[in-house]
This record gives sequence, structure tokens and C-alpha cells, in this order.
Amino acid sequence: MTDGVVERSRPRDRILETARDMFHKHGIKGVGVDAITEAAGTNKMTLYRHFESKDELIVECLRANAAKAGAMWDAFEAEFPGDKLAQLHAWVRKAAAMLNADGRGCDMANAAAELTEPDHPARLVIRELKEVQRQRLVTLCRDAGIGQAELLADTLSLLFEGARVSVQTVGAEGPSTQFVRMAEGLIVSFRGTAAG
Amino acid sequence: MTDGVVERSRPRDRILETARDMFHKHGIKGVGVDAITEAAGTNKMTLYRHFESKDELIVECLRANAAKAGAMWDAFEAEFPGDKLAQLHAWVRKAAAMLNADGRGCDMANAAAELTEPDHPARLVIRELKEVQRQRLVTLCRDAGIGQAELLADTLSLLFEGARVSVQTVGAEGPSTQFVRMAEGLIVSFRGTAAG
DNA sequence: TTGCATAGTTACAGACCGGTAACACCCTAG
DNA sequence: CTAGGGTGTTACCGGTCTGTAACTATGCAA
Repeated sequence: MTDGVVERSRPRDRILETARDMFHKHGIKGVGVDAITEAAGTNKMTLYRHFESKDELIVECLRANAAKAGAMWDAFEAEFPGDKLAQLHAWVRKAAAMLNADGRGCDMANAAAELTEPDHPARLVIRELKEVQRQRLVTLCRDAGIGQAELLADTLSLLFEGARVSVQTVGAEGPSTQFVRMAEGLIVSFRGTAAG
Repeated sequence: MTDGVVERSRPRDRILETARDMFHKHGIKGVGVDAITEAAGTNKMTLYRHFESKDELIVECLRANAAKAGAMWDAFEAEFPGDKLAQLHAWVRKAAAMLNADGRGCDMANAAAELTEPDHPARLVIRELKEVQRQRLVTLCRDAGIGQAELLADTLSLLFEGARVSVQTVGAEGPSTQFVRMAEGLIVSFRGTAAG
């Protein structure tokens, strides 16, 4: 898929999807609204009829990303209903797959790196959405019967976050190759300790 | 320290130092050369006499950062001469201190997030410099008599990298608070396995 | 005193940025 | 058939960006 996403759907959806793709590939400040609308097969006026500013478009893109991530969690539950430990391992596999998907890190983290104004609207939603994801992982670990669920969840999440930026800086052949091994080792090690 | 770094040194040094500071705080694309030269107490022509482009200035800033990081490693050796394990613990403490220093992550990682063109000159030096740092940590772990030195070094480095972006996204009260605990636990655990 | 390298000043080029105004077009609902 | 909302088109605004030209001022060294 190049930048030209011009399926026939409603302009707002095309703009949102195209912006998500282009922000991901080229960064937020690396893409202008003209380029987005052109790739989406529409024009600037239509964009500004649906989004009051580029900043609002950015926020909506981040929310759309989070929604997609939420669907991922639901897929784990659907695939291994009730088996929380299996879902945790599925999370590890999915995370590893994302590392090899492309060399770009987490869109939220990248956005946070670019948008430095402390009160930028995007910063609030990033914080909020990241907090949700953290909580989901903590809950999963706890429900999987792991003792220090918060500590394991936070460790896994830091490892994953670190692996994503590592891929972005040194490439997929760097430290991130060991991610699955690290994560699985941690889970084993935490399961060995006293469970709830 | 605000953005105005106007000590009386040679213009090139002032520009480099000011650019480093401003790139760190506001991101690379968030700072123009005009703003840099003004904060450095000089002017655009002088900048372009010393650096052939903004891209070259960026690269020089990253190299300066790496040099500062190199000095940090030398400080460990100076403080605990020959005691590699103590140096490893010093690295953990230093890393934790950097987490609480300010809410901005690693300049190299941030630059990689912003500069998405695959053949951007900065991407080469980022890769090169990150590789050097990785190797230093691996060597330190190995010389500290740890068995799976590469695995420990890579795990610690992913944890640290992840903690830095976590601070940038959810703040210093997020998962990164557990960094020292995680790192120390890992070192203990790896020392328990067969050593070199 | 002369000569030269370094640095400062002003102005500008050319491109791109986010955002808006005014107006013409279509499609569909009534 | 008609009215109106969503869409497309063109042109524009003011601002900022990197990078350069032409010229002046400064300080040091022979």
C-alpha cells in the first residue's frame, strides 16, 4: 500500500485512514494537510469541514489507533476464552509480530516525541490511552494468576516499548530479536513466585 | 536554563550547544535555524559558515550527545576502577537518574521518530552510535562475569529505552518507576546462572 | 598601517505550512 | 421539480521554513 488510499468510502473515513497511514510512515510534522487530502482523493476544504484543525485530526487518528488496539485485545479473548495465560502468551506473540511488521515504532510514542508542547491536546489523549493499555495488561496478568501482576505487566510493557524504539533506531536485527525470549522468561519466572 | 545560551565562546560551539538543548526540548522539526542562532547570540550566516546544512548540524548534535555519553562510561570506570559489577550498578543508577531528569526521552530515539526518510544522514549515525553503546553494555556485563552477557545487556537496554519513552508518554509516575527494581532483579537473576 | 579571516546585518528567494473565502457542482429527499 | 446538504475547485492569506547574496564591522597579525 502506497500513500494513495482512495477506496470509495465517505471522505471523512478516507481522510482519517489516510492520515493514520501517513502519520505512521512519515511522522506528524512530516505530513501536511495538503498531502493527506490529495492522497485521500479529496481536498483541503472537505478536511476542514470534518475536523476543525490538524491537531484535532491528529487526536482522532490516535483514538482510532487505540480502538484498533482494543480490538486486538478482544481477539485474544475470542481466541482463548477464559484462558488468561494463553491470552498473555498471545499478547507476546502479537507484540513480536508488530516488531517485525515495519521499522516504525508506536504511533503514540512517536507523536509524544514530536509534539513537545506540554499542553498539546494530543498529549492528554496519549496519556489516557496508554494508561488504558497498561491497565489491560495488568488485569490480564492478575487474572492469569500471577503474583506480582503489576510488576510483570510493567516490565513486559517497558520491554515492548523499548523493543519498538530499538527497531526504529538500530533495526530489527538489534536487541529486539530477543524480545520473545525475554518476555517468556519473565512470565515463567513470575509464575514461579507466589500467585494470588 | 532557558533557551538563551549566550556564554562567550566561539560561535560554532555556542550554536552546537544551543542546538543540542533546543532539539532536545522542542524536537528537531520543532526548531528552526533562526531560533537557534538567535538563542545562541549569533546569526544565520555564521551558522551556515560552520555547518553546510541543518541536517549536518543535526548529525553533529547527535555526535556530541554520544561523546557526552562516552564520558559517562569513563566516569564509571574512574569511580570503580576494575570493579565491573559496581560499574554495572552505577549504570543502573545513572539510567534511573536520567529518567527523572526531564520528561524528554532519548535524543537519538526521538530523532529517529522524527526523521523518517530511510537515507537521512542522521539515521546512519544513530544506528552507528546506538550500536557502540550496546556493545559497551555487553562488554561491561561480560567483564562483570555474567554468563549470558548479551542477553542481560540487551534486556537492560530495552528496559531503559522503554522507560524513557514511557516517561515521555505517561509521565514519570508510570511503569518507569519500577525500572531500578526490574534492572537489579535481572542482574541478580543473571548472576545466579553459570558465569563465564 | 595594511591585509585577511571571522563574524554580524539586512534583505531576499522559493517553497511550504495551516487555514479560509467564494462559488460551482452533484445527488438525494421531499 | 426543487431545495439543500455534502462535496469539489480555485484562489488566496499570513506566516514560517531552509538557504543565499551582498555588504559592513571587527579584531588580529605581519
